[in-house]
Amino acid sequence: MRKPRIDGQETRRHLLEAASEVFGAKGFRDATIAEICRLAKANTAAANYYFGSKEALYVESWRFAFQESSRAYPPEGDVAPDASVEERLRGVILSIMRRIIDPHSHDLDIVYKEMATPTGLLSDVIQQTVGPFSEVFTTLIRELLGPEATEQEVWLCLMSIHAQCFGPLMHKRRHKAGSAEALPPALDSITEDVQLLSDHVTRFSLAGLRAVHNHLQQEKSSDSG
Amino acid sequence: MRKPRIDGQETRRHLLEAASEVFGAKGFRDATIAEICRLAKANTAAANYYFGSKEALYVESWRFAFQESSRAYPPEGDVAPDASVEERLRGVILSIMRRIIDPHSHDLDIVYKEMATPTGLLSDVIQQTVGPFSEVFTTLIRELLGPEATEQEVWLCLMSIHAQCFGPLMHKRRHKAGSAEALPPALDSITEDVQLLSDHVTRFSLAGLRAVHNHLQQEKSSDSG
DNA sequence: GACAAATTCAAATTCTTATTTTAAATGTTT
DNA sequence: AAACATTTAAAATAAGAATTTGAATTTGTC
Repeated sequence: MRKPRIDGQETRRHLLEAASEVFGAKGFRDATIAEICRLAKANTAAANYYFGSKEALYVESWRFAFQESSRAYPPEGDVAPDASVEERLRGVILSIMRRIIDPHSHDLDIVYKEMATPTGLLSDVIQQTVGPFSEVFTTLIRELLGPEATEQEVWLCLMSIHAQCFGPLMHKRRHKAGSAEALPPALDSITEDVQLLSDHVTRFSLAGLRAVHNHLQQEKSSDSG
Repeated sequence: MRKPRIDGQETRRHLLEAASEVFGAKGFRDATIAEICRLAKANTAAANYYFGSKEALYVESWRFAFQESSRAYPPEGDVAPDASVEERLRGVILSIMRRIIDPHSHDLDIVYKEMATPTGLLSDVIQQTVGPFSEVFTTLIRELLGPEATEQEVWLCLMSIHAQCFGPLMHKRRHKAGSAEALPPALDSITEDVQLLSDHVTRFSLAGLRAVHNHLQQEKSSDSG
């Protein structure tokens, strides 16, 4: 057994980069090995040589894409840990939004396609995606709602914030890629400005969280009084 | 030219029903004429006989599905027009949520698949979907934010509410269909209860809207003072 | 520099699967 | 019962892509 060549690892990486891009753009079925290899400037046989099958390449490309964009955008954002809860929430929202709009992040595209047309090949690995992100949010939400909040209430608020982060920006992503229909110009300029968008979602959500918090207090006092 | 038979219109309808279900479940490409005809209890040739091509059947099936679920769930909901703004908002949110979770609504499934893997065949018709729904929301939001709200602010709030309505329930739908991954049990019971969900989103959003409203007022007074 | 192994290459193989057509059979309307 | 609408089963059509192959090339090692 001899030491593998360096250039081999290079084409392997090119293949992963190309694969995550193409799978993200077209989904598992519509993506072709030929196109991936063309993009990676490699021969058609290279994919099978390095990964054995299209399925294996798919899974590996997701792992790669997720790792890459997690490195660029850690879930916690870049806010100091001792900042106020409000500021930390703002930081998390901004970080996730930046991740979503970055054209280099292909992991979310792949997940999106996979949800629309499941192959089942990513079930396990995808759960690892949701985990870290949700936890960061959950911790912050629990801090803002107070100790008397139930699992259910925390989850509802988590969902409200999550949806606001993903909804508009994923929408935007799809339009950028497909460009089949034009986005209304007003709407386009808004989603372009992440800062504006994250400020809005933070303000909107902090108010929502406080309302849920108050509602909890009221229920509690009417129970005991 | 003789009068067409009655049973012909029946199989035509069966085909539309089956097509919207299958296209909704698998998307344009993965859906096969064979499967649609099997579900409609018709011969494989029937689809081409009535619609000419798979493409035409696709468009017609969307039109059909959209019409069907719009009849069942009108955008305005069933709240009295003279009710308070808050109650009308609650009504609209509840109506759209009911529509989304109803397993008979295939239009949203089709749209979702189309967004993930665009064929471009539905571009025109889909715009008609967004229109009516957005308008109802927009009117309510404008009423709650007051006249000094800009287009941009209205749109941001529209997006916040929209996302909360679609996000969790579409997620749920996909899981019901695919059943590849199991939803956490706590999460499952929440999305089951539309009333609970719509109450939460209404409360969360009304607070968010008020916060945006207040923010507007502050900006205004600091400008003039 | 030469051997061996890793890698690349172009071409061929192999395997798919699904839309659409056809021509005959069946049923309805007038 | 004639004329036309519909249904049927099977065949025709058609395209595209994953994977394999065996030879050619490059690279690392001795």
